[in-house]
Amino acid sequence: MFVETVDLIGRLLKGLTGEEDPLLVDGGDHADLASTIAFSLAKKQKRSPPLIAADLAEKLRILPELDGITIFSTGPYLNFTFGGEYLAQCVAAARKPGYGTLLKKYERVSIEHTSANPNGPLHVGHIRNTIIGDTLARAFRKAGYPCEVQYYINDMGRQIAIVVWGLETLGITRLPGEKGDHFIARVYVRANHAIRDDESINGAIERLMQEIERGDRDVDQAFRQAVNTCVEGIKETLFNLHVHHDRFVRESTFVRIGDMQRVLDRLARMDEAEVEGKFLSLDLTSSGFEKKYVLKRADGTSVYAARDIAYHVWKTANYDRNIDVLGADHKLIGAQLSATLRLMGEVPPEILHFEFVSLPEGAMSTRSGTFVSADELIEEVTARALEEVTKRRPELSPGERMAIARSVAVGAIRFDIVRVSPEKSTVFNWKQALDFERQSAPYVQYAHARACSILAKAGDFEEVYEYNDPHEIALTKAIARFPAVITSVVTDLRPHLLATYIRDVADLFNSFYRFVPVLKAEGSLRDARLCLVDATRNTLREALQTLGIDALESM
RNA sequence: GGGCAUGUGGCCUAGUCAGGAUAGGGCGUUAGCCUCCUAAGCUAAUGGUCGGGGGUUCGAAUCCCUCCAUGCCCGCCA
Repeated sequence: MFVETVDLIGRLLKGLTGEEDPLLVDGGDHADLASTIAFSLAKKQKRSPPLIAADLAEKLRILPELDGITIFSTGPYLNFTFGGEYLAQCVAAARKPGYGTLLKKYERVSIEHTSANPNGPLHVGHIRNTIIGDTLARAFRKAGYPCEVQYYINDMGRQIAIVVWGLETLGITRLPGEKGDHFIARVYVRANHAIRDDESINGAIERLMQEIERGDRDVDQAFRQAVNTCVEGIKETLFNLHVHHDRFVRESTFVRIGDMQRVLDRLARMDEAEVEGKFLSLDLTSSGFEKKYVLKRADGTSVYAARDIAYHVWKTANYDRNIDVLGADHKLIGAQLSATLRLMGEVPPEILHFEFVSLPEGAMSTRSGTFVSADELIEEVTARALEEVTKRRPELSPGERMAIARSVAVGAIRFDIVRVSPEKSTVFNWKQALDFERQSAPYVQYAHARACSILAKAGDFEEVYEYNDPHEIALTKAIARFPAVITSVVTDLRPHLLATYIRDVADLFNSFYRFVPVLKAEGSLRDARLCLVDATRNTLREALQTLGIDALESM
């Protein structure tokens, strides 16, 4: 209803003024919607903005299409306040299962996210990528797109060669109960120490890389095993964060099936190509890059970029919109990749970059072992949540308390990460991660549980949609914006808008809860309020699901 | 040195792309609210040169220039 109403007003205003843009803005405290069109018309008409606004208000008021909308001017501003019929339709729509789901679309979307190297567990920096990507994928599906989520496994890089070397020579054994990814990280850290102490080991690493590229059976087997051991642990962490990938794409695939060679052949024929023996690079100065873009080393082995181009060429052939979620450290290579694809006549991906997460003591690094793992974070937050549930709901069984604690913990982690806009670099903060008040998922989950509790006690009620109380009206208007928020998230690739939005709805519901009695109201007033509680419950539920957070009915 | 990004009360953050009406929240601090639908809640108080300076505009947190601070990148690593 919100989008439709804004569109209608925009169309009528354009028709009336002949302007291209109706200059609609948020009405703030003054109205539901406002237009600043009077300012831009002032010069052309040589009249003062307030006069023009008053004039337009009068002309719009008599249009039958705008019945039920209060139109008035305040100085130069043209204001619109939506009426009872609008509120009624919004609440009715918000109660339907699946509210917020947009019209089915046929553009195929791929989203690549996380894609952390399989040389250790996911840490709190990686999961910013994960949670942004997963929330985006959920939003795309909500917006009606067929969407496939991919994890690109760098399974033949130097890091993996280091892990393989470590596994074969350092004699480190996996501890009982140790997750594969944590075990691989220990090997990786130790191997790097060994290399630092004895640089001659690099020769062995290089040999491994040549052998894997040639497709040597034994080496391939060793790489595969090391990667699988790690990925198995990463998958467990992803599952615990409510994150799902539809496909794990191995970069070695593009070498094995010949795609990379075909792409390199194409690139070698381009004007920008520079070939020196087995060495191949691209001169991207025409695209504004100073350094050459290396694709093959002097020994003829390919670098990551070559495989990445092949991967993206494959994606362009199979999807209409390709989205990559990448850390800020990939900005340069992302831009080089895009420039190269453009030169090849391919469509570059849409890249959503997010800035770094660091620790108070400095940057995180898998190699040096200085990071807070996602598993550790989940464990700590779950323990803290369990403590809280036990305090609040001692009557529940340990199993029930644990189930709630898990849902609260995953929600708290996901929300804490997704609420910050991607372009801000952040410092990981335990106090904030363990805070379950106000601007947090538990706060929203709690509002949802409250709504459920009221409805459970209410029994049957009639459909009545009449609202006069300011708390009712404010809540209804917030609920009505949900579909518009989904649209913004997928068009601007800004998942944090969902977090901001859901917090607004929860805030308004909690105020409503405090000041407007529902079960104690009588007759049609009670029915109308119960309908609004149900609409809020459903909106919170749908929005929480889009954020990958459980909508608990009791907590 | 060059490139990209960020800078909003003691701390965290929305708003910046598509400029508009007194810059929204939260944490903290202070003072209230559970014989009343779950207090993971509600209300109020406190606290701001929107990094500094210049410019464009009827109007700038938002656009342009410049300076400062911070993060990231500038590998035949990924």
